[in-house]
Amino acid sequence: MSDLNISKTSTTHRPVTCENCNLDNLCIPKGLDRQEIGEVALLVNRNNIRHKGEAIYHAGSPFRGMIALRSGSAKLTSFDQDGNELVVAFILPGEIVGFDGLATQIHNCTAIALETVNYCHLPAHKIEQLSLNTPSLVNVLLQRSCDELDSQVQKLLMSRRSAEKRVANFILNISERLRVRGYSELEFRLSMSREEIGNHLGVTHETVSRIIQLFQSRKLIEVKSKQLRIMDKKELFNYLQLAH
Amino acid sequence: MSDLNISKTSTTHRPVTCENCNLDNLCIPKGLDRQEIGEVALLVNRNNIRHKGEAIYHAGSPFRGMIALRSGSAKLTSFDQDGNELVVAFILPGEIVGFDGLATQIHNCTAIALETVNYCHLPAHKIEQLSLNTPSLVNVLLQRSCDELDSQVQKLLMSRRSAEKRVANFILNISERLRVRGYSELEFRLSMSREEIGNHLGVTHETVSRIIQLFQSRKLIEVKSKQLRIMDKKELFNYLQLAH
DNA sequence: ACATTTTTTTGATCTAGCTCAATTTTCTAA
DNA sequence: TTAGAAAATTGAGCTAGATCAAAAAAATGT
Repeated sequence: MSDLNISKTSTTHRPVTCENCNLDNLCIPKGLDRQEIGEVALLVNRNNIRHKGEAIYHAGSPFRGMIALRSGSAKLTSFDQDGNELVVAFILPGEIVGFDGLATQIHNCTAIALETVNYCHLPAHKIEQLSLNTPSLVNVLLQRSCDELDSQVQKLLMSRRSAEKRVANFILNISERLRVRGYSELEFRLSMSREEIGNHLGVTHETVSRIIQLFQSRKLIEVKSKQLRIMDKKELFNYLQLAH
Repeated sequence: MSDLNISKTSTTHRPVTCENCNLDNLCIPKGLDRQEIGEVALLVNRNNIRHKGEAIYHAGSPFRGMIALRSGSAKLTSFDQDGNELVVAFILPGEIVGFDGLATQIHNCTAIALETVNYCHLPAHKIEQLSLNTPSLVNVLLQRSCDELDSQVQKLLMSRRSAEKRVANFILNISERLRVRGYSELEFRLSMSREEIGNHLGVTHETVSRIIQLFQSRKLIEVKSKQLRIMDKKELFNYLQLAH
């Protein structure tokens, strides 16, 4: 497990495929057996790049397939009828997007790179093909999509709580997701803007900024621009339990 | 199509199975071929009853399987760490619940009857069994679960708008879902309390009540206790487009 | 390195919707 | 049918977070 971080920062000479990818335990192949992973591996396009602000797919366009971020992060957005953006989710390295096109075969959301991202792509037409000789793939996708549904419920619960709690939870949520994927859980870069955080949480960017300053003044976190360090995780966590 | 309503109100002598169920085009079998429906039909438990306030399944308990309401409606709720209830969704006749247990095999939510309900039940252990000889079932479930995900995004978008718009949208949403299932879209019973509506929409029951009165005073709807009639659907719909 | 733009911070006010409180209406069970 | 309980309505403040505004800091391109 200790080579996880190494392989994450250094480039190996052998091309990375699903079989030797350090994401294998988190990515689509999770739950598939050796042979099945091989079949998926054959159909995945690797090493796709998008730069900051570029779209990986657009709402309204035909389902592109499933996307796994290998590095960099992205935002998943939707637009209401007046064109107001809604940040539905942030996608961190190692995470998967694309479910928003799976049901209707038309993307419901737009995925935009928040910084340069490198991603793997399992194209839509190959998913059908795969599901014939690798039926458990569909099971895996179903699993993932229900996972997403569960986390939506958590978001809904959180959306009823105070702005302070939403921000505290947001920081802890990013931290946890990075930890699971082998990154530092206490120090990381918030690659999204205050505006995007606020939009996602349902508060204004001014409120996000004020709360971040408040947490800093209480020595819960330390922030230098987009770089964030959690100083008192326990206390930050306690925040969520308190009344109000 | 005209016999749809008849079969909905009268009881047929032949027992209703998936093959002759009037929900077949909305329920789990949708997307399956004749033979596959037959296989599902063999495994479904029909005619389960729950009375008002009784749970169909509980959060924390093992995945029961998928549930299709044949009559009556239910609420899907979750609880935060302080035991506060969150109404995640309302389930109308003809709709399906259970996805909240599919990923982890433990229910994430509690489903409670809002009035006497009659439901079909595809038990969890039979889903696995089915997915072996009826692989497209998993595809269908995946489809449904992604549909749910899409509608979650719509809910999130709505949750950013004013309380008035949320209530207007709620009424139109229930209306549309009833219409799709062959019920009257303009006159129906809101079987949930104002408290439950408010909880679901993220406003207090007082606010729900005030807004319902407002809509009534503007001749958009007519309300007698739980019975609701939409008088000016077009105008109610316009409400959603307006600024604010 | 510097000029321009974008993002973030901070302050001062305002308001939608909450809370608290008091009736009134509807539901429920004997 | 009726008493008691639960739900809904209506009114009157109150407050968390929005909005507006202006300065400071950071990012970006040349």
